[in-house]
Amino acid sequence: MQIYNTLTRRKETFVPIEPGRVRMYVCGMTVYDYCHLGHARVMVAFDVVTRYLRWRGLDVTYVRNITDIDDKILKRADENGESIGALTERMIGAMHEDEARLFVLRPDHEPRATGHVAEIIAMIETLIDKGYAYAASNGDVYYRVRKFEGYGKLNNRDLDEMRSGARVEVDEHKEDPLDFVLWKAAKPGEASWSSPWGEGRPGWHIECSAMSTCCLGETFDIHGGGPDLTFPHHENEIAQSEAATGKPYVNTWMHAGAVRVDQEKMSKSLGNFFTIREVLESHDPEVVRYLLVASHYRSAINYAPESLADARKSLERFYNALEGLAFEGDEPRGEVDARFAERFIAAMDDDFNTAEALSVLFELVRELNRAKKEAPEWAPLLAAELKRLGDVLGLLQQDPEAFLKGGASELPLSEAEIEAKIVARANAKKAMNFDAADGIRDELAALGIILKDSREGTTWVMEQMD
RNA sequence: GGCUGGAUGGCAGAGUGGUCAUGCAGCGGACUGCAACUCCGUGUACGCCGGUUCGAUUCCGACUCCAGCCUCCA
Repeated sequence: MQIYNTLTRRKETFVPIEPGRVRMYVCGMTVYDYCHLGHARVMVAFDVVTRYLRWRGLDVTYVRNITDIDDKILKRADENGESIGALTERMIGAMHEDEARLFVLRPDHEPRATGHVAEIIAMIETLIDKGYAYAASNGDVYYRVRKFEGYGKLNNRDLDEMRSGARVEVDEHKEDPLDFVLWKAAKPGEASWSSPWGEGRPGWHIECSAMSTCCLGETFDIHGGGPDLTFPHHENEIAQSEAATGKPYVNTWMHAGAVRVDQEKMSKSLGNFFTIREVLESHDPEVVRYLLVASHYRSAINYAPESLADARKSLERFYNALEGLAFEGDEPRGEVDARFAERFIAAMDDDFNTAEALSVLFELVRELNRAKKEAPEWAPLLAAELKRLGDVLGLLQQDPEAFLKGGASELPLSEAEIEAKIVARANAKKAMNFDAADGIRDELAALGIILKDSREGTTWVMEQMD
């Protein structure tokens, strides 16, 4: 299996540190607001990684942290007039709802920064003892960036070049403008913890070093995150952890691609973001997931509401193929199927190429549709295979009819009313009264209800607005 | 300015040194009373300029443009 390693900037054969076991840490959310589609991208990307590795028989321990103490949280709680705890609990609950709706499986562990302050303080003390950190006169503790030889290796950054960038925050308490904060002294009235350097709270970067080490050990297999975390966040994590332990921190760094809007990064600071819950108000969650899985996890995607319509059409092709077939997800499969799974695996083994894997599934759909006509005994087997492989991507998770009928969205008529119309139309057809039959069909079509005739009878689906 | 990535047919989006991505849309045909679903067929696509090669969209170099990071951001 090949995975692209951001650190070495090439695809490498993935070999877990411990045979059969994969330890993965992903930087999670700072919970001061609802998750947007950029967060969804990361959640879905690493959900696919986890699902696939497990499907291949690896024992994955997936850790994704929650940053529940931070300047923005303090500010937002203050603005809302609620406590920090109330705000973060509310946002964590919302995040769990969002990810569940997107068929994202929960990580095995979700450590919170506020639950690991002791480990954070211990790591900072180690760094001070080893000369990699210093307490400043203002109560802050800083990391001595120039002391760490490998600084910049993840981003191919040269320290002196960065200085000329001139956007580095200069602070009289720092020895060097590049130094970053490990422990932040509390201002009067702020939430704080006691430490050897006085009352304060952890810096953002040290949280992840402490929590990942705490949950997964000093060296682990995969560290993931969003595209904007490579610098400085992950660079700083490497500096902290490797200086503290003297061991390599992470073997494979993975970064998801950005979600853009009008070719600009979707971000809080630009204010051009769509929250997950906002999008799900008018779109099926699986359509959103499909959109994210249809492109390679590393490539940037440009989000336009119209792109959901395309995703919807593609998913409809899958569900149309599955509709009306009885199949069991894990039934033994006929040997005719093997080549689809083989190609699916080959695609996924190549740096989780979900786009190519999906193309294999579409070929399986074609085979299934042919079988329905020509070899009906094979159709359930092919359908089961399609469902089985779809599961690995977290797709095809719904009942086909339910999906095609629009899921939870409200029907303009009751099911019984629609069935009555269908019977009336069948009678009209039987009487060769096609004008009347077509009239009924047009009437339903005007309400967004599309009829589909087959040998087995007439079924209907809802036309979607996605 | 430094560092990363990207530029593929009408749209989305993989990939490859020389026959095919795939989905949507379009076109022609089949099925159907007509549709929908489905099946069959159908596209002189690889930013620009050079180089390597028998042959380059794919490798190398220059250029143009786009995006990201260098400040909190997934």
